[in-house]
Amino acid sequence: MTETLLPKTYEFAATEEKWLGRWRAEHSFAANMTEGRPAFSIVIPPPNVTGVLHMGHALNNTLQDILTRYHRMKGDNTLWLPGTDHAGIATQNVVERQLRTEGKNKNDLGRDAFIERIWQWRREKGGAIVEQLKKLGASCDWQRERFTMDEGLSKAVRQVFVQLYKEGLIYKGDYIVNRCPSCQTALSDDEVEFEERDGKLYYIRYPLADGSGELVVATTRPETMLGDTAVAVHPDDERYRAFVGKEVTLPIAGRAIKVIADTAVELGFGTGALKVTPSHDRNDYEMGKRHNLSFMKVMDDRGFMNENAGEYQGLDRFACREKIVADLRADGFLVKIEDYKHAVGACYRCHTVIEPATSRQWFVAMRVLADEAKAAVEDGRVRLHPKSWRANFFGWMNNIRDWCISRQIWWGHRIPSWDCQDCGERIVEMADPSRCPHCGSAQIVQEEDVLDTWFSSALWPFSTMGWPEKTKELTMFYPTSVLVTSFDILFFWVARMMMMGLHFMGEPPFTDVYLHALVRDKDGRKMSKSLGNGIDPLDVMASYGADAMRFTLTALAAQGREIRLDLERIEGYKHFINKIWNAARFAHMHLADCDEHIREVADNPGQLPMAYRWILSRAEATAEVVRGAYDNFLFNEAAQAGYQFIWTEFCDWYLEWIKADLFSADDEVKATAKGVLLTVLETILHLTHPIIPFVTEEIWSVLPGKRSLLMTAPFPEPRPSWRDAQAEEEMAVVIEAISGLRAIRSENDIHPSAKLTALVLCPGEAKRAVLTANGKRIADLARLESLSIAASGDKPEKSASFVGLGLEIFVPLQGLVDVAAELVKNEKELVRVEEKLAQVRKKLGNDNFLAKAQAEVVAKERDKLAELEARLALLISAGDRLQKMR
RNA sequence: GGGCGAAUAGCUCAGCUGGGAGAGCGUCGGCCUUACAAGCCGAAUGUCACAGGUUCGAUCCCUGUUUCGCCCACCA
Repeated sequence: MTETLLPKTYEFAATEEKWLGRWRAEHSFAANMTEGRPAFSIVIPPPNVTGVLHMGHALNNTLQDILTRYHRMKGDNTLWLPGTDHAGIATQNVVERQLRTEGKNKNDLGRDAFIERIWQWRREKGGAIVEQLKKLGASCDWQRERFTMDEGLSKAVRQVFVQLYKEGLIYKGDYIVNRCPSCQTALSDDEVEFEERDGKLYYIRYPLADGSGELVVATTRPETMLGDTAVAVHPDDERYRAFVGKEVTLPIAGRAIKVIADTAVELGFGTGALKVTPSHDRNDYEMGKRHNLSFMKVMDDRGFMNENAGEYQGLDRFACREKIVADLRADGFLVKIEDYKHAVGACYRCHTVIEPATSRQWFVAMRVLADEAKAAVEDGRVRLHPKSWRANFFGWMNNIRDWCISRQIWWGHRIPSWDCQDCGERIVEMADPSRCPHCGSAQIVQEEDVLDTWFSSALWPFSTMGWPEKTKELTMFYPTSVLVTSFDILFFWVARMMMMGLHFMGEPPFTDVYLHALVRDKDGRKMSKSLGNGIDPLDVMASYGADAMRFTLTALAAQGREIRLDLERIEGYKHFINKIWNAARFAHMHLADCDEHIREVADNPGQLPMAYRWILSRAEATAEVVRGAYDNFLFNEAAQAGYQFIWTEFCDWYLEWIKADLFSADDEVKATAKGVLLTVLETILHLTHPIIPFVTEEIWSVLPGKRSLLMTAPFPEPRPSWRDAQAEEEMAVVIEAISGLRAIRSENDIHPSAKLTALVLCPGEAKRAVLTANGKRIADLARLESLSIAASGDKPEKSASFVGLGLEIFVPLQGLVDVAAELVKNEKELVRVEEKLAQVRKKLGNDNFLAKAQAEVVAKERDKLAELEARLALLISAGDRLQKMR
């Protein structure tokens, strides 16, 4: 044994910094492209360039890193391709805010200067999230970092747009979008927040044009009635069946509009009759399309009534509502007004009530693309994990609507379409046109809108690898192996990647999709700024270390379950990291001056003493579990198996067991102990490195021998020769004896340092042989002065006892035995055994069970019966003995 | 309203194709035993939400109920 220079407590901060530096210096994350090796590739879900690392990123990237490191160690050609997303609206907002503090807005700069300003921001501040990912230990090939607005990726975007346009899958059409009248911009659905607000429900009379009756409609927005072009009722509504196809006269406006039947009308709600305003309501818009209604806008983009509103023109929408209601009342059209609380869409920035409005937008036709994506999941070319998402996925694909890809902002891929001002020709080509190919006019104007950010993200798996060029990266790494992402962007992103990949590459972009949960706080709430319940991964890494955080997230990442993160849990795993550290520190004391070849003793495990065979067997069993877990995305299982093996089996039992051997005078004994110690410790490092890269790399580096990096060392192949069922059985017997002795000690308040004498009675020959063979070590670990083992014999009076499976332990204690307490314990145990016995007897007494259950199950029950009966007999005799001692 | 998921120890959660209920944290008792007090040893703790069904046998499969969570659609 030598002194160790390793600190007593694991110093994560310095260690992490050290290895981040080394890994970078040695380009250890760079993808290999060796011929003849299997390929493993992941493209990162590109975080917004404006983003800061949150727990969701930490989880997402920890899981990707585990897979990447595992496959790299397995020797695969491994690529984890990183990058960021230009995040149109978010990024533009950041820079606009910056301008505002300078008293300017984007129009003061103009489009080109504003975009240059965003690039400038990106160069200065856009790398933050990437640096944070690096701190986590993410082993991306950082030299291949991509950005969705890169030249290459922009070229791919252009190519895809042009091709889809030429195939007729991109078109320009009318659509109803959310507009904020105050911000003067269209908003995506995600940017609309629904707020419960107090409103009113107005009941308005619409007389039939032929004077034969009337319909009463209910609305929260009477001002839009000026744009009504129909009234709808449910086709099954008996009350109105006769009205369908007739016309009603729109009050105030005096126009005649049709009564239509549509299932979108809710039977039980309001009056069952619904006014239809296709230009100012999303549902009405759909209905207008279905029934070929006319579209009439009565409001402008700022929320004021327009020329179609007649005498109301120029009024603000809310002022108009009041005036209309007053006029309806005066003319006798108003039936009643009810208070009504309902959800109103509001702008996430200024909280102005959203105004749905029709406008010209660009679309991708989705039907064909969606069918291809659906088929890929149906036939198993793409597997979703957990499988439960399949149903959701199909539902979405079946009900898909065309994708509105135009955005009225400046930051993004500007739509490559030019309109000729003279002849109206639309020009969509790879090269920017200078004049109209149809009429030759130079008066051509490019589309102002840019593409939805998700458009470029949808191309990510192949655009990042150089498409449309035929690169060797595409050949080697496309399709990628697995996509790891949060379920909330399954449709926004994953499905669209599948569509684009299938359409342009002919293959889906990945074979497996692992969908993980959202990270929530310990009460199950989403982490959010407004709740203030967020846990900042950077803070966590600073106080607990990256490995502790990674291990925690991994241990909590059970499939199909939400993740509730509690700092206490992270603290617990920090202790675990320290535990590994100290086990290694102990090993280091004994191994520092060794030759690494000592590990060769493990090549022939059959020759080794029982405990050595046992730990190798357990190590191999653990390796099997861990390997299977990594292969099947069962991350929490890998973490749990590692934890259990390292702490309980390796530290608590094995290290304690070999201490005596390590201090032995016999050099051969010593060498064996050291060799197996090194072997098992190395196995532990290999198995857990993907989850906790820093501490394992550090330990690896101080073990004997010249070492290259752990992160590129080979992951253990299966070693079936290590499995040893007999050693596991034998060790179980020894563990039971030692635990029994310790329990006697603890329950009788015997000081741990007091040396005891013990007797073990064990009638079973095999078991007794095991105990005898390991008697010395049992005495050591249970701190005995002497231990006698016999098949049977006199049971010492005045002794504490323990009844185990097939063995009985006695520790004579002159008058110190707490007889009353022992009796209580004995009685309790007796009851438990009797209950179990009753269960087993009932089972074995059941003919059906004997006839129908598997033979092994029946045999197992029989063994159990024998065991329990023996135990019961021992307990009864122990009870009798205790009675005599009173 | 539609869909999905969850309900297991005080708390946070495992328990993967039905066959003796587990971990971490916390609690209680005892220990500075020369890797680790961020540790060691020992102990206590569960009608596996409820009610039925299938089965020789159900925490596990099926049905229903209750509670909770999420997603989608939002009702004029």
